[in-house]
Amino acid sequence: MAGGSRDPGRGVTSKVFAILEVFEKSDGALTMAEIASQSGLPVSTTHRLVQDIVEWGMLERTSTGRYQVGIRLWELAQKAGRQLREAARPWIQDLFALTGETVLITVRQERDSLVVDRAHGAKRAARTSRVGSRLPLHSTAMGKVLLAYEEEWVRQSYLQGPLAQLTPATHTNPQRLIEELAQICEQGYALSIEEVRQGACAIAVPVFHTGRIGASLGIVTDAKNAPHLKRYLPALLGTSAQIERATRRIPLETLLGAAR
Amino acid sequence: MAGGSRDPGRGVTSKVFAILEVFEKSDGALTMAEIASQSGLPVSTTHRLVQDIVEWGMLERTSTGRYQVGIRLWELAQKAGRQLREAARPWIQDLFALTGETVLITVRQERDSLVVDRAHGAKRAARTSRVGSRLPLHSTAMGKVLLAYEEEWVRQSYLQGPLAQLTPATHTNPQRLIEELAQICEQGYALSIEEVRQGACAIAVPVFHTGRIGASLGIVTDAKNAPHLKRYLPALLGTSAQIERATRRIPLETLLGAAR
DNA sequence: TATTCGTTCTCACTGAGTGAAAAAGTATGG
DNA sequence: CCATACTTTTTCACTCAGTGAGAACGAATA
Repeated sequence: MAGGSRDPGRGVTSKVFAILEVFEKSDGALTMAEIASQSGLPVSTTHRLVQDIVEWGMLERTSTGRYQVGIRLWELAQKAGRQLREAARPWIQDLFALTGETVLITVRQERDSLVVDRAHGAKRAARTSRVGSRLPLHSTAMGKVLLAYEEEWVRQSYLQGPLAQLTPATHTNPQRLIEELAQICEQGYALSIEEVRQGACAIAVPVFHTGRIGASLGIVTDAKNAPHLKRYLPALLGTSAQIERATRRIPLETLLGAAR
Repeated sequence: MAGGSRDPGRGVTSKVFAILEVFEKSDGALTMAEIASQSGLPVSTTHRLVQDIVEWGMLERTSTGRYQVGIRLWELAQKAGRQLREAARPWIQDLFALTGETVLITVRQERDSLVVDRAHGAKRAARTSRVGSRLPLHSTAMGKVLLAYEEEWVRQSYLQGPLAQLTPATHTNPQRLIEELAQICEQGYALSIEEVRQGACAIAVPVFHTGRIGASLGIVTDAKNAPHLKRYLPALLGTSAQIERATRRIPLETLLGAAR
């Protein structure tokens, strides 16, 4: 018995990251058994690897014996995308102070809009997407902006893929989306009315970098404010211009930490 | 030739994290050769492992062929310490808006004060420690607060260790530090005048959680404002109280993601 | 006390991982 | 243009680090 029949083609590295990936998907702390089943690895292997990872501080053990993402990983990860976050932060804070509404800045990551930073008040917090979370490009105002100004082939291949229907209002018709994206480029902003979550709406504008779309800046608010969304446009455009100015001298490469 | 003489006692996991650790220490993107020499691993091994890591998106390759921390790692890491950051953010923003000075919130991590979040204006930014950076406890106002309210044995063992002299003004005499920490507990705040960096000073107060010291909130400003630092005290104490209230219902465990 | 479920430890086997060295690629300079 | 120096990538024969079924241990629940 024992030995031999290892899962072929999966290196140790692969297994370590498979374990970390489990935490990406689930919130909160996990037990050993959960990590094992979620990652598809044998318990004993999981056990050994988790031990190693904990030793490096990338995972941590809670007093209840569960495991969660370690602060060391967070520390290390601050290096990624630092420049954009640091440059944009003061401006999105100003924008929040000015409007009192939740402000988000996102970038395109594959087929998603990834929230890079957020400014919000003490009350309104929870309803909007968290920093680090993703949503499909076609569903959010920010995502639609990112897609609208992206190069033709990116837009094409995105619309080829599956277009999830998050709410009854999500636009999922490729033909209609093409038209909408064209219109967004014309008018310079995108709207999303209850297309992500019932009761929420948003307006977003592009943030350019070296002539290409770099990020998207948006305001998310209660759906009842939908008719008045456009009044945020001047503030959004002004803030976007400031962020563009602040990031102008930073090479695109190091802005996000992705070659894109 | 070949094979055989592998570095004994170092597992694959260890090597993978040794590579990631290299990025923890150095800023900016690194070449293959740099990663190899910095991590102390053979080039070929480094090459193979880096390939694997990139495949998982934890590292990314720039167009210049260098490597840097990947956005995927950042995404994953957002899970750690989320609760404290999200609860504290609006309040430190308010505090910044009120004072116009750079606001920092830090927690104790081993022998360091780790910056968990920061609020600052567009201009004043660069001079203060970045989010994710560490400084020895005895040097910063926030660190001294974290140490002052910590349990006796932590304080003792910290003072046993080496006390780095960051500037001529850094307090490094253990006896004097014991007195200073006692005084900090009495008066409820700590000061640091050019003890971290020439030209900078700070004032910090504790943030408690379930009766223990949980974090420290501070304001960093130009050294010329040192005589007037105490005027920030009411605002700091008020903000600290708000953060305490906002985090009261969150178990200490999940607040930071560390069992501590 | 028995049962169940999760965690930790054991151990014999072997192919995944190893790293020196060669090959391919890239920058430098004469 | 070729020579020189350096970095990245590939190769490959060897072998020990990693493996995972299973046993042992521990902690709840019935």
